[in-house]
Amino acid sequence: MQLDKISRKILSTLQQEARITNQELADRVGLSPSSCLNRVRKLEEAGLIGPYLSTLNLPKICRSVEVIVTVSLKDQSTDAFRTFQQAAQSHPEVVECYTVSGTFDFFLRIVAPDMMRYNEINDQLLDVLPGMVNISSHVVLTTVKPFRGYPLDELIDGE
Amino acid sequence: MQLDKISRKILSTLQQEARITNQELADRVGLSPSSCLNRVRKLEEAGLIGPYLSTLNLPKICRSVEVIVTVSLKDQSTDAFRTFQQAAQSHPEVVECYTVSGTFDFFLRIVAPDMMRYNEINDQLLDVLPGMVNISSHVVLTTVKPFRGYPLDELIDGE
DNA sequence: GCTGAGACCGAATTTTATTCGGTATGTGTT
DNA sequence: AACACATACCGAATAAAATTCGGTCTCAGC
Repeated sequence: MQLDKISRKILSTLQQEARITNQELADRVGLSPSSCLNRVRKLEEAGLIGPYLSTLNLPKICRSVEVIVTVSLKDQSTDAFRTFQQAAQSHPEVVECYTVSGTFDFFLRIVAPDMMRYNEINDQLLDVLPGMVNISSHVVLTTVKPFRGYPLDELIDGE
Repeated sequence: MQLDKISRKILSTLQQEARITNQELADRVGLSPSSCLNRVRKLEEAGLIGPYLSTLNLPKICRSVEVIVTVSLKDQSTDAFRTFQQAAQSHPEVVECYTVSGTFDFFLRIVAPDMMRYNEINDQLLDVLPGMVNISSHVVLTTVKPFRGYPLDELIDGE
């Protein structure tokens, strides 16, 4: 699928204003509402647009602690990777997880109600591969820039 | 503002299905559409619900590289922190940025069209506080778990 | 020049959002 | 206990939006 200027504008608009009405979106990209809706449907079906999320202001909702975690495996076998990934997946408190190249193997972001609960999760992750995993915890002090979408203008040439 | 069971359910539902219709939402939480809309409005006005985002499947849209970056400042003065924060803020490619406690001062997530461009950004971040900042880059190999909202059930007691 | 596919538009219809008046509930006051 | 106020709810009426569908235009391939 090749993306023309209009579809790119749909993507970048929806990315940041997911609840915009189809009519307003159609206006902005210069299409009739029916054509615009058609495009959005196709982008969804093609899997370019995924789920729609609301940003929550967590501090206003409840107390919580947020921790960024670096992980190194001593045994870098495929099995060890898979085992650790599954452990990360299974914890709802692990809200993000990446495998990376470089001095670490994983980065996680963990959100827990308090430090005690965070510590339990930390222990459980250590227990998955006893003695074979190295974890460093970094408590988030401030969110300088929360994720609000990708910089499509910079990623796609000739916008 | 104290959140009752219904408002919590509204939050957790909207968080993951931001484009749900108000009628469907009202059904699920057991309110009439008008009352439900009222609640949502109040949650928005109170700032508990922020912007609505669409997740994009970036690999299907364009080529890109994603890098997680750890940063340590040699000079940990308030000014140095502020300077580096502003630099991070000003780059659209820096899609996330946190200050943390522990062995690092910042974590960043950077998305660029290619390595060459990433390298430029990296250099620019280094130049902000010459010789005073230590940056390590970790190219993302796989996204094990993308962010899809907070685990409200685990964060709020008595759900 | 003909044909089929794809994309667009606009009008008609269905669904949803939004507004508004009226009612119940609960609190604090007299 | 009776009152007055605030709050939250519901349902009906209205306004707006989404969705469907038939018809037109354009373009590539034949």
